[in-house]
Amino acid sequence: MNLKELADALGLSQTTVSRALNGYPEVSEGTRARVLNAARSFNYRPSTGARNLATGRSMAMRHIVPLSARHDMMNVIFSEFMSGTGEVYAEHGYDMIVSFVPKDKELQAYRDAVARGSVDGFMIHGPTRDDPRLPLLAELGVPFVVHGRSTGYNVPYAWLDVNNRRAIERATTYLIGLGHRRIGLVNGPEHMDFALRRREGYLTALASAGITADDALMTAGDLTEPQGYNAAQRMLGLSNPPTAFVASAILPTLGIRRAVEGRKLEVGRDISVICYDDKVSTLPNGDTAEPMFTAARSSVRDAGRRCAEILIDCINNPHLPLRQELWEAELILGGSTAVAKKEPTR
Amino acid sequence: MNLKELADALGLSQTTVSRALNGYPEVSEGTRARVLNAARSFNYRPSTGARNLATGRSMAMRHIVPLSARHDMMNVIFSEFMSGTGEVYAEHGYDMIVSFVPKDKELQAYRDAVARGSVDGFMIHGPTRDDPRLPLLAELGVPFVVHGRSTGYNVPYAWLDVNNRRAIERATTYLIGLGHRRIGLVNGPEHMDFALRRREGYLTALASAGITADDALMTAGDLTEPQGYNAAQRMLGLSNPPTAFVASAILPTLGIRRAVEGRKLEVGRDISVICYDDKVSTLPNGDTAEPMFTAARSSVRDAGRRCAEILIDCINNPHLPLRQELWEAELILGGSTAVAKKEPTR
DNA sequence: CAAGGTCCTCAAAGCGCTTTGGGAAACAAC
DNA sequence: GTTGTTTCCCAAAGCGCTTTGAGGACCTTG
Repeated sequence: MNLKELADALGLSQTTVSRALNGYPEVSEGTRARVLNAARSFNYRPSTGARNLATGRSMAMRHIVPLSARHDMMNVIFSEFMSGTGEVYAEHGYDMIVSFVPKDKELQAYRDAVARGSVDGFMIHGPTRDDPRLPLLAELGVPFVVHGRSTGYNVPYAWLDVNNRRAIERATTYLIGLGHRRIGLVNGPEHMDFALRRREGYLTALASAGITADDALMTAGDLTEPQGYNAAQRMLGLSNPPTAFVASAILPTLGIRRAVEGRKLEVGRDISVICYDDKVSTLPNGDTAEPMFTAARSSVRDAGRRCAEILIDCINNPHLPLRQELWEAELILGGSTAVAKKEPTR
Repeated sequence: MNLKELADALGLSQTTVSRALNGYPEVSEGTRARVLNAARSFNYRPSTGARNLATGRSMAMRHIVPLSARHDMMNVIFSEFMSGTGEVYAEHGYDMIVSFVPKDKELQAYRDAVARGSVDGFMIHGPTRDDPRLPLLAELGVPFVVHGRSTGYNVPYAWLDVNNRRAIERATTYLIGLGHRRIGLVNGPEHMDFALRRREGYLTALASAGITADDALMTAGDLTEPQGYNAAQRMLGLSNPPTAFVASAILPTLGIRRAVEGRKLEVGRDISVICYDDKVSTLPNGDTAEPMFTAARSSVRDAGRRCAEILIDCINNPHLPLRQELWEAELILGGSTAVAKKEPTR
């Protein structure tokens, strides 16, 4: 059933039917109702292809994911974030297109999508320092929103970020307040902007307390459980081991706990741990009354929802100033932190 | 840059340029090369909307996800599976469209997508017993592939499933072989087909060994860490507690371990645990030499890849018989299982 | 040289929608 | 009765591609 057939069945012109369906005022309420009824009973939907062609809009947002990101922390966070964006897209009639492309074809994929006119906007995940996608998108002149920011790219663009620096600074400062002086950092991949900022926050807190940073207590990697385990194993084996850890995600935190318990120590008594928790509901810490881990928390799903709103807003109001939002993470007390038991020997 | 402009720039007709680009044989190799070169240098891409309209194909596969599935085990598994499908789609020039819809609008979403001609095929996730989507899709006459199967729907359809029943039967039988007689089952939501089959496997193994199933040792739920924790807490508190667990995913398994350790017991010594592990790389058990948990394993990403291939095959060869593949899970020995220490008192 | 094949190319007709630029009918005002 | 104003509706022109049906140019062959 296409528009022509529907119009014929109603004894109206295509124009009138189209206008009736799209809410234009030049149609009497009587005929509009008649048209809507008929459309419903025939289960008519306008062809997306034809509509794209006629309007020049695709009603689709594209998320381009380089395949190399598969094994990053991306998996879980991605799906949370994307389901947030997807909900909002759907509410506004947009489709979400997800493209997985080899890393070396990533930039071309943006060009292609624009050239094909198959997209109204892009959502950018996991920006790095000096992210090459941002200048490209600016050049292409297509709406986009970044989840995060890119240090080094200083032209204004729309973004939503969590104050990673402040969150980790507060977390670290809290540990210092509990008497910890040797604090291990288990960070995400430091080409990622969020990880860089977290590291800065960690260093700032140490510096403010007059503690010298120690390279042996800092590590960066993939934010998996084994990463946390391996890092904690190594650090706890030092002659001058840490009494606390700041971890960049819940999975390495579980690994840290495994390493701690493997040494017959206990998290929250012998060793303190704070993690940055992306609030993913299927993981521990989800809904218990007293959280297992003290954590800096923020909701990735909410961030996804808001990013989608911003993107839609960019499209609808292209001339408004670009939105930039910095969210603060909450610092939530849980059972994994305690006053330092003993000063490590100097 | 559109086809007309490209043709004008080359001094050729649109027909010839279109044919050259799409590999038709009626074009001399000389002009084809000329056309391809020009297209590349102008960064020309055919408009997807126009092409859809002209060909009647959308070059897109759609994954419709009901919002209620958000908090199921779906999150992590979904993203693994989808990245598998996405890779293959991309290799074959298909886009992946992901729609999140409220549960009560789910079926209508399939109808809509078909009516709009916005999709060439559907991928069906997480089938339930008597899944209403399958008869609908058959009625709509559009290609689809199911990841899993639906007990109760007996018309042939394309599917790929893991032999969940056999995997859990083998796991349970293995525990029985180690001398365990009281074995707890922490299963997924039992309206889901995969969970039903796993339960059957568990019951079959018990029955074969002449062990009477005990309702107090069976639980079904969301496959989160707290689910495992709560279930294990309850069962370990029974007067006649289990000495082993079979869990349906890695997250509840972590919860079980937490409960076990909370009682000053140890997994792999006092209590044995086998889990069904969907092989998600960011979780524990990912890459260590000796796996932490004994597990039945299969790769969701590979399943995604294969499902996508099957779907594309359905589209390209609509008259071939529908493909149905049953994969066996591997049973991998890890450190979480041991001979039962003592018979529970009868 | 005419007839019959090959190659290569093209004009034009859609695909199903939106949107422009009117225009008929009904009504009100003079 | 004529002239404006509304109100409602329509024919037709695209949007950018693919594909049909033909035809010109160039070889072969007899």
